Amino acid sequence: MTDLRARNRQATREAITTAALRLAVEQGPGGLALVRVNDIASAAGVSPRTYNNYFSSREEAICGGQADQSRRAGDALRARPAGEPLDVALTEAMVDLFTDPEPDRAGLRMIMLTPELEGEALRAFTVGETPLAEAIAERTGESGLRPEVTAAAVVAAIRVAGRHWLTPAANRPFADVIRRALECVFT
Amino acid sequence: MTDLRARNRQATREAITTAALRLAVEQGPGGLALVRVNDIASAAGVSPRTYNNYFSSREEAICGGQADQSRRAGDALRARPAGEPLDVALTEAMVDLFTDPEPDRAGLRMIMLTPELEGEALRAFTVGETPLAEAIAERTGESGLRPEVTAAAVVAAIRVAGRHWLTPAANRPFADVIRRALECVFT
DNA sequence: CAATAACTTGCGTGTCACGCACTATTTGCG
DNA sequence: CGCAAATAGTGCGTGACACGCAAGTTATTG
Repeated sequence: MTDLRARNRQATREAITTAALRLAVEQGPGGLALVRVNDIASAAGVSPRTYNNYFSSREEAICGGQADQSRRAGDALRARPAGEPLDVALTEAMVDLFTDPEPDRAGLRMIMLTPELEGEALRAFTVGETPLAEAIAERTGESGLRPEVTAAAVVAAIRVAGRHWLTPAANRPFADVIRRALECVFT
Repeated sequence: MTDLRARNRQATREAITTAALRLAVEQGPGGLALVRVNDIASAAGVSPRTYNNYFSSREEAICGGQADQSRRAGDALRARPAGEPLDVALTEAMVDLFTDPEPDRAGLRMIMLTPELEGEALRAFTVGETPLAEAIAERTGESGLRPEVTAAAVVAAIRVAGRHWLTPAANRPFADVIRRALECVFT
């Protein structure tokens, strides 16, 4: 196992993000301004100053969990068998990453559908592009534009899939929506 | 022409964004904190309070011009001849939109490569997705996931193209980079 | 030429991000 | 095993900021 320090750090980080997201969900998309830094910090059991050592805005704290998940995109692809063609490897890797477990609807709604969170939400998804592009480059041996464009397109498709999964209309399992969205990318 | 009011409004909006971006470029990516609201407002010839009626953060003001450009993505596609296949229509529309004129390197560098601006920069590009998706849906007659995924993938590719165009290494014209990036999307 | 709507501006306020200095805990080395 | 160095948590103080409110100014409409 790693450092005690590293584990504690990760633990407080998670405590802050989950507290922030929970409080935000409680207030609903309209009352984001009511989620004060003090509330987040005390709900997470740290001082406001410490909260600020981890995140430099409420938005970042709220979306931090999503960002952590996205960052694992590269490893998710590497976990797929080497023989698999790229498109199915990517698809199944994303399904594995984003449906284990099935995401919390309320949390994702808050993150994706609150206007003031839009910038940070995009950032949270986009941070996955670089590690994913690296993993793609490793797998295909290519370099330059293509791996990056592919990664960016995949992440963008996931984002659209999330939006669709949140619409009350078609409540298919998230995995299905992801697969259908990625089919569109792989023409 | 439209309202005097509407034109004035647009003029002050542009005055603020150009002033904000210019000041930010002057300070360089490191000194974003030194670009004060007062400076932006007075450089744009408005009161700080008025600046705040148009934008609710410095980041938004700095990236406002990029956002305005992205918003025209739908119209850019509609301006392409109806007979054109979708992929070339999209490609040429994006080339038309983003290389008329050739963008300012320093400004784009600032927007795309400054960490504190990342969220707003993503937002600035992403606002083009919805109008572009609508234009795609009109052109293809399809609805649902596909137009949205296509639009999101195209915008993502443009973003990657911009990043590559900014690297000192390959200084090809931006139009070339866009075309090569979109080729990757249309597998 | 009123009556109304839209825009600008100054002021006041509550919140926030962060630098700095200090303490406590963990780590790694002699 | 203890001791120095690195690392994390915290309180305080400060400068900046976003925004509500209300008053003044300019455009629009009939």
